[in-house]
Amino acid sequence: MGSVSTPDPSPATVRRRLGEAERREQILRATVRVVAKLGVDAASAHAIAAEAGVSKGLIWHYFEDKTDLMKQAVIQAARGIRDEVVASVDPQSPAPERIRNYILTVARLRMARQEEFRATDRIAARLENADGTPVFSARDYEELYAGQVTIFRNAQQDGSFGDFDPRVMAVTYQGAIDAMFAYLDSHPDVDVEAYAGSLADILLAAMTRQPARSRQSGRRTQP
Amino acid sequence: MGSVSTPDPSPATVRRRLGEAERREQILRATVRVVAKLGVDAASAHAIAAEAGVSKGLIWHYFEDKTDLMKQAVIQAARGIRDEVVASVDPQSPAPERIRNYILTVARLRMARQEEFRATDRIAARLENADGTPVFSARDYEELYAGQVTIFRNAQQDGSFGDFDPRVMAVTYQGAIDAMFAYLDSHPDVDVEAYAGSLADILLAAMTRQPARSRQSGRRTQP
Amino acid sequence: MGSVSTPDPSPATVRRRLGEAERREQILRATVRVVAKLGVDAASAHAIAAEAGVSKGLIWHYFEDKTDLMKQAVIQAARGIRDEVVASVDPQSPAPERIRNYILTVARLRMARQEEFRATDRIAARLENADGTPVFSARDYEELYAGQVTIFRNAQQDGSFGDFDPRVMAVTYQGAIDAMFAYLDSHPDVDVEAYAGSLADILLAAMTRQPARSRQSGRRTQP
Amino acid sequence: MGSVSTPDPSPATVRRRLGEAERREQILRATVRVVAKLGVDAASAHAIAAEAGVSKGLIWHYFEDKTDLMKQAVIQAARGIRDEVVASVDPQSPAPERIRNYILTVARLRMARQEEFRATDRIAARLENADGTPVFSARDYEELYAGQVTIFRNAQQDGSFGDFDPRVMAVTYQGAIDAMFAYLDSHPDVDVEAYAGSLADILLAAMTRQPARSRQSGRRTQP
DNA sequence: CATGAATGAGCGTTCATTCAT
DNA sequence: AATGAATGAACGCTCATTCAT
Repeated sequence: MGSVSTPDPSPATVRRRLGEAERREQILRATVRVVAKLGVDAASAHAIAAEAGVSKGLIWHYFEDKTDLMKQAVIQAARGIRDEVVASVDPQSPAPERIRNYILTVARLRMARQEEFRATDRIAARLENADGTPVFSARDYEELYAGQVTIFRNAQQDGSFGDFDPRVMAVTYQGAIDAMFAYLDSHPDVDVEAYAGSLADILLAAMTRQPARSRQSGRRTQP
Repeated sequence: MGSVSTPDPSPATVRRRLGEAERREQILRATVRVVAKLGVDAASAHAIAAEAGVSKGLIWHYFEDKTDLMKQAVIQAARGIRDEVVASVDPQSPAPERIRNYILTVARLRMARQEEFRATDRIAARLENADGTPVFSARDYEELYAGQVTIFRNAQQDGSFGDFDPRVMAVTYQGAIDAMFAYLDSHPDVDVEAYAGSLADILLAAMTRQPARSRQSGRRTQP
Repeated sequence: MGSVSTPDPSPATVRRRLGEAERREQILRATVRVVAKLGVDAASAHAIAAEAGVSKGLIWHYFEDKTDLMKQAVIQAARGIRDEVVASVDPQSPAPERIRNYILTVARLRMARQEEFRATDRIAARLENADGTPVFSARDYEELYAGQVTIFRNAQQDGSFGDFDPRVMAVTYQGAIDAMFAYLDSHPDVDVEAYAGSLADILLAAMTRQPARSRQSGRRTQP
Repeated sequence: MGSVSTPDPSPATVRRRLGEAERREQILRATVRVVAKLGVDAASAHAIAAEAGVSKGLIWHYFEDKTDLMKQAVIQAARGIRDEVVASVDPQSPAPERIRNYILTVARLRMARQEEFRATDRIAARLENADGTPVFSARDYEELYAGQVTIFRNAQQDGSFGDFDPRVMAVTYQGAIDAMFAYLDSHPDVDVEAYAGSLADILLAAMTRQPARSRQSGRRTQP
């Protein structure tokens, strides 16, 4: 996946003309590489342009402003991951198996391209609108949540899952995966396969079990 | 929003001479307030000093540099929260009850002082060291994880909890709570009590259940 | 100057191949329009090219640099105005009548194409050479002054005008007209006809009158 | 009036602390000097700070932005001139004498500090608001116009001036002076005293004369 | 001839940090 | 101890101009 950090090998003096798509990708990838190497604070337009082997001004040819550049870097990375994950999980398999598979796949992917994911995570965590509100928030998980909720509901109806609030479960499920990522990031010696397996055990236990005894078992969080 | 609560020491002193501790706290609280209002990007030393009613230069008397200031703001806030939570959860109650209580307490606290927590969360998420690595990471949860692991282990031994990897559970548990916070932040209409209840149901279901069928139920993640 | 005059070679060419003169004019007019709309500061080559419906690079085929483009825009506009004015003032009529007519004509023209004139005025006022000196100055009025001086001299000799320094009068005359333009620009409710009439009254009073009592009536400003 | 262009003679390494007023003036004067030397285009904040012997950042301590800096430079200069002129013209002398005096005074002042005035004139001519409209316009002459109108009206009532539209005369009067300035700027060999005398002759002729024969002698421009 | 991607110098501005007062 | 004027490095961004296509 040649994520080398050497700028374009072709002579620096040559002025190459690329299509819009290639250039955008080139710059976005350089952005992620610089963030991975130096952090978000140090990921100046200068550093990114240098990494991409491109003049600084070109960035504003392809992106509105720096926030746009960063946002696009995150979005592109997220799209890539989603596509890979979707491709490797069989949508026909039963829900429990699918979930176990998903957790494992996603954990392996994270480890395989840790640098890249860490970088985009950090960008996403830092980006801030002009009014100080975060650019990315739990709102951006909505689509994901909705998909999970559907899966859970179906599994509940066919009896393979017990009774639980599907939306809370969706949020918890994603939260557990994000927590795993963060944990793996800062505990490099952990056995990923084992962690993922245990996490699947835990989540599936919660999903398959009949409700223990809840003080408000009837209530549901509104969508 | 009753911010300050220091009594005036000498009735007629124009220029306040505060002790080091008070000054530090005054500045740290101003920091959180500014971040809550303007975001981290716009939380300049100038804005913070103005909010604290203190001269800009004074900040460098009490803090190494801006990263130190921000770091301390997070640490102080976290300490405050921990103390409040510890005080309101009975350490003698049985584990399941304690966990349910904890989740509810923490959720209510978050809602009650959302602005403040959001701000410190954002600071923590954004801070990075000079080399680009994040200042705060999952490593900072270690103490918390360790405490939970002990609780889980004890409960497993006395039979009130089933078999699961206590460390993975601890990470998942914290992750689920953080996910709840993020979800509540961006979904202000959600019923907090209901959410917290459902989350407790889910987590307790996972904790109390005997393992369904795990491919590697014996293995444990190393610390 | 307008050298080429090649007629459209092939009637159905999609990409217009205009002669040099047409292209130049097209770009110059776009320049004035952009300045009228956005001001000189915002009149970038990009904006001008877009307004002209032409690629940015084409500008440098027809103009040395941006200053040249702007200079030409002013010159072209000035030439157009001069031609229109010359055409509408009868050179045979007696001097006083001619002057009154000129003032009125010029005032009406200004109002009729105010946007355009304002724009070229602003360009002219702002252009400066690389060494910081203004591109346009009172020196560029020389031709105009010379013409007026001749008229005044003749009228003085045939007795219809009194004794005054014709060069100072020429400068004053133009200055009065420019002041009228500026005044009309920023006082849109003023009655143009009335203003022009009053101005003609004032200037003709000065021209036709015998000198009151001047401390240095004999002296003349040297050219 | 040592308008030398050497930066502050005191050692450059010394960090001087000045009062707000002094610093502002120091920077404003440096601004005018740089514009006089290099033109408005080249009068970058960098150049101005260097000329003032001050760090670039300090400019934004005292001025909102660059437009503000430039605007203040013009305003300060205009205030200075007005004060000097007001001080040297006797408000008790009869209107004709006062006007002749004023023209002479102002012409001499212009020649004595030509560089400075040229610079501020150029700044005023160039400054543009964000929407492209000029910052300074004939509107800024209003106060001046109003004063002149009063003088003219009084003189008309006591019979020393004839019948003319006082507002048009005020505009024309200022226009004639501005035209003189521009003419003197680009014709350095002209005898200033002679020019000013001739201009006074011309304007006074127009003012003292009974109306020649106007097609619309009754009408007046509305205020 | 015409395009517009690419360049690069330079600008205004911000802001953590220093230090004379 | 406290102030805030002063510094200076760095940044995002613009734009005239070039040149591969």
